[in-house]
Amino acid sequence: MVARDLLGCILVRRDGTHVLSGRIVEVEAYTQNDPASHSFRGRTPRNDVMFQAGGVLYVYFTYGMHFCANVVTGPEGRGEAVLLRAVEPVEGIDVMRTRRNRLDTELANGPAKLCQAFDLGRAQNGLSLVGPEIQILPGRRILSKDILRTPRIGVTAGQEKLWRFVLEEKTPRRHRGNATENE
DNA sequence: AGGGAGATTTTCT
DNA sequence: GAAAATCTCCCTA
Repeated sequence: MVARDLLGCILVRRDGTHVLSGRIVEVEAYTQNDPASHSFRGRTPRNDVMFQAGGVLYVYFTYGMHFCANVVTGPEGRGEAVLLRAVEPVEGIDVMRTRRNRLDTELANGPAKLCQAFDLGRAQNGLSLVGPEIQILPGRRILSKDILRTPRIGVTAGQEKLWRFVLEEKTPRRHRGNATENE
């Protein structure tokens, strides 16, 4: 599964003025035969990008006020993607502070927060992840024992699938959701 | 520190 | 017309 491989990778965002980056620490997988997925009921104008060949960014608008970003992972026509739920800010933290106006632990620890910090919106839907604006680079090697699997957040269907992956290293970082906190 | 409710609009039934 | 891959504020302990 591609979702696990994205954990620990570095999300890089260039907007002409700044370079932002963050280490991916939480993701969720969505496939076409999955009732919780936008692609479950077929291709529509909204989820069209999700059905494109992998390597592009699928950004959708939800709850009337938020954006969420996915990495499209399937071949053309299959409707597979991995939702980027949280990153640990690495570069451009000052810019993220300005955009988020929150504590440092709250800069990008949720899918919509991440989009606000990295300025991902409609304009970035369908962008190539190999292009200059957005890239995903390999990060430091991670251990599979540090990966926690849980049900996905905010979905009503498909709760039995443990398709949320959280990178839980000894680094004391706060995350949303029901991850086990040993502290 | 943790839980509950409101915000707000696109999308599909 | 209802639900939505969520966040923030405000309340209580």
